[in-house]
Amino acid sequence: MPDENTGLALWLDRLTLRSDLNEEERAAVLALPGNLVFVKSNRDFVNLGEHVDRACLIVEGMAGRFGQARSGERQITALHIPGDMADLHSVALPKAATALQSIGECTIYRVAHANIRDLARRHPALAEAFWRDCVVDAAILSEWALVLGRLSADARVAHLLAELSCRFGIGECRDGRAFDWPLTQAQLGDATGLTPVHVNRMLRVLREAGAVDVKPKRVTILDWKRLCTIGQFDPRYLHLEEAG
Amino acid sequence: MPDENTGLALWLDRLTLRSDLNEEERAAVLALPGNLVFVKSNRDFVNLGEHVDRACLIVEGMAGRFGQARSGERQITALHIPGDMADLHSVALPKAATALQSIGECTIYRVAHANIRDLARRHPALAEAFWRDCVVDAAILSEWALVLGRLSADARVAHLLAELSCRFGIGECRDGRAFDWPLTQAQLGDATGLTPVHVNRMLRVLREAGAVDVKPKRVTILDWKRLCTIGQFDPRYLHLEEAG
DNA sequence: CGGGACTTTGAGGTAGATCAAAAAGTGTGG
DNA sequence: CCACACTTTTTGATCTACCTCAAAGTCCCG
Repeated sequence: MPDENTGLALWLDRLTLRSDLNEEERAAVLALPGNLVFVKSNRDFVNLGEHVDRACLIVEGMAGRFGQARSGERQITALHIPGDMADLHSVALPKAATALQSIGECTIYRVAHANIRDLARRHPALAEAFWRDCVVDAAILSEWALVLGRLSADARVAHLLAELSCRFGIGECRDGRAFDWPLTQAQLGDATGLTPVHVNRMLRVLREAGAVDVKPKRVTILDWKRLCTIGQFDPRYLHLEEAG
Repeated sequence: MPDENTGLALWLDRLTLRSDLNEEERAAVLALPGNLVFVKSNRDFVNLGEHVDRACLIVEGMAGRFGQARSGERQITALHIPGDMADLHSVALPKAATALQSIGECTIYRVAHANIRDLARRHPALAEAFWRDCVVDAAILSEWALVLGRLSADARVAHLLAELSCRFGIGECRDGRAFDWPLTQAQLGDATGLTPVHVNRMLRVLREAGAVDVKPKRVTILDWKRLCTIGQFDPRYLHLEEAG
């Protein structure tokens, strides 16, 4: 059973990966008040255009950021995993330009903007850490624009799987490793800009190429190098290494 | 002849559009030291992977942020116009994950990260303003991911033209207005994820639909509403209105 | 055991890519 | 001011990756 400490600790790990924080600053993050909310499967918990006053930390499960075309088709512009403050950006810009939806069931921890902003005001190093977190988010988004604009269908799917492998801390010479995967093929299509049918075919291609095996609820990396080659994936943009 | 004051004043306008700043904070921004650099046509002035220590403010002309696929194809992930601090994010994350290239000739004003970071440390309101600026940038990127993932070719081109109209301060019941446009059709293809040939055909379609006329170096809005409809464009994500 | 959501497979259509080349514009040096 | 090279725009013909529509198969949960 997850609790708020798990969530905040995960987020702090994420922050300290890229920013130096002293003991006081770390303690301040871990002391952030909020409430733990369980979100049912595939439910919007932040609506488009809504004026939000709390940010959502993913504690367990996954969530997606969705943009919506006039036609009603949705595009997933970001996927969030445990430890991500999914809409930290809303502290700076409270009007949600994208919706947040759970992917499968998930648990979130809601933290009031006021408290986060207060921390930023009192600790310049935290202000910078929050800023940096948003910038990394934008870097991932920018990479995703490249993927959507330039890569073929098989490469898009491979790229997404490789990115998530890295963010989950798997990958890099870890053939055979597996991780939970709550997305349906239709949702994978919403992320890659493909139809569910074509996603299915691409998954088959990737499986037959011996790169990755995607079953419902579970992804197994078969050949990390091959996956990266097909997906034209280079993890540097994720900024996961402290030594940049 | 542009000078550094023009550039910083434009940027300050951009910042105050979305953040309240007092007299002291405004003065501090306007006093930022740096140097004015003239960049020749289509030259990279920030390279991929480079460790940068200065941020680039666009003073005149345009610049693009480029991602690069393994195959060498480039994707423009953002377009910057005068008044944009194109890589303000580099203050938080100095390793460039994308390149910056002039589009046509442009003039930039380079400001040392140290000076910007110093301002952020001393004025929490400025720290927040810089953060917010990056967040708006990310919101535009997120919209662009939606466009690349979900819209048809004619809509992508229309969307980009509509977005730039708004950012240039044109648009909204201003049929017949025109603005400078340094992008070639090939570059427009790099932004929209299309081939130059197909961009050309889409421009014809938009012209014949009476929406917009794109000539070399110049764009004329023929029918703003129609352009927005074709491009599924809704300017809210740009956060150009103070009242959100 | 039954119903709904998800995955898989098939057949055929289409938006946009690719290849090719002509036409128009732009700048440079004579 | 013209001649030449180069870049950009425009048009045409063909090809293909991905979409659309349709239906069967599988899994999961009550």
